Amino acid sequence: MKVSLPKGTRDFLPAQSRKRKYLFSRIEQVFQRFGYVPIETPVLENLSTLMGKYGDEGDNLLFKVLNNGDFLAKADEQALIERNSNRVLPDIAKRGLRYDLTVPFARFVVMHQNEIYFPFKRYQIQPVWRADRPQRGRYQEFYQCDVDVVGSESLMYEAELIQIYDTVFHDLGIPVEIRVNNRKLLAGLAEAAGVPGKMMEMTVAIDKLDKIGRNGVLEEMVRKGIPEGNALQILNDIDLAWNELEDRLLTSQSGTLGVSELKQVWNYLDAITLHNPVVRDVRLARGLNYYTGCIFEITLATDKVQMGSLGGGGRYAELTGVFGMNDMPGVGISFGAERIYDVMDELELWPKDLDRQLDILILAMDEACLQAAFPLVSSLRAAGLRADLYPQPDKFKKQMKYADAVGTPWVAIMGPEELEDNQVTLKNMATGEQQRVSIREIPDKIH
RNA sequence: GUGGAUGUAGCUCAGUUGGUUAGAGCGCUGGAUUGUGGUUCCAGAGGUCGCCGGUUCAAGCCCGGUCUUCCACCCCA
Repeated sequence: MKVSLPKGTRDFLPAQSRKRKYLFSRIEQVFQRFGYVPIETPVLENLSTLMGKYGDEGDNLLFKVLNNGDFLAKADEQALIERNSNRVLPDIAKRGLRYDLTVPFARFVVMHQNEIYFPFKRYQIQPVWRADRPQRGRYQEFYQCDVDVVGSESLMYEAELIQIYDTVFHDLGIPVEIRVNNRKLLAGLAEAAGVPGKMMEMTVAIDKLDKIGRNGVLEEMVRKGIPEGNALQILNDIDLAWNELEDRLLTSQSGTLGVSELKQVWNYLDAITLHNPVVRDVRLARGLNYYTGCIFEITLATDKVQMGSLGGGGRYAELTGVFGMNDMPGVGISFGAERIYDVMDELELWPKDLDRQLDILILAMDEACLQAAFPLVSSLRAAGLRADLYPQPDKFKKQMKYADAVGTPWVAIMGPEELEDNQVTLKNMATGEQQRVSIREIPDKIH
């Protein structure tokens, strides 16, 4: 039987798994230090919760879960005959895998509004699923690490979240640039250029400036229905210096508000020390429709590795509006753990002692020694050591090979001679030196 | 969803214009070394050549389909 894995999913070997746990725990520690509390939500959500929240494309990328039982018997017969998947879907699948952590969180807030306090600061580190075509840094199953605040409009939180980004990436040793923009400012830009209804099209196009260049952006804007003259105006405006842009946006109420919000965020930031550059970037778009205020994105500040954004987020005026709960603003950010992992791998940023899983391994020469070694390994563990015992008196060479393979720095050899003297032969695997020591000396000797 | 590559031993890969029995390195098992790994030497095991079909006297190699993985686009973390 040929075994394989579903597309876009991965196994993690012990070495990888240790690195991932390290990464998650470092991120989590920062979240906790900033006063965020953990929550968890189910892998499965009702499709009614998920559908229509991520655009048409998002609906296609949602994993749907077939109903249990004889699901086809209950499906609309006409739709089945027409082989119309979209019409059959609601009849055969009522659940799906979560696509991100934000929408389930919004549902969570609505459902538990009487059990939590506001502003509610939560973090969540769980896998999400997207039926995307896999490629570099993109998987169908991947972890997101989200921090969000709901129930406050304070721009202090924008500054706080920027500081969280800065702290985490500094902790991990990854040089990044934190890019910040504001949706209101973008709306103002579109207004000032005379195309107030084309904010989305404009934004998506100018986001690609680095990738497809000025002419490419111009072409795309024209193709999306922005007259060439207005498009050229937009291209000029985004090159303006900040104070010039500010003047230009005075004509737009929304634009003025956007500028003012960014200024307030910067007032907070100016008073603290950050390790990574935070830049205002009018070209930053972000795909998600529900952002209404500040938006964030993390890009690598090194050309040693090519990688898409390592995280993103923003403010939504109505986080829970789609679930019928109004006036509940939220702001949050997400860390792309898989991409951060890949970057740390390529930049070799993992701590050296991560791959050590054991402090000492005991090898027994015969059955009697094995019996005597069992309480020994138990006492070493009780003393706080990561200790293990080879499970049978195999050929000694084979046991040593195992010791080498698991990477233990110390081996305690227990043979008939040692057993008689209540000792072990302690071997340093790196240097090859070994000496006879009494059992109670072991913990001191290997530190 | 669109485009381009890819698939041969457990892993990484070679395999000539189609031609007898498909190879290498690493890993694995055993031995040299009956209480010593990481170095060396010897031997051995291990393959439906992704899958289905076609062309041919003959297919790992050519053709069609399909699936996988990778890369890019769209979009995204």
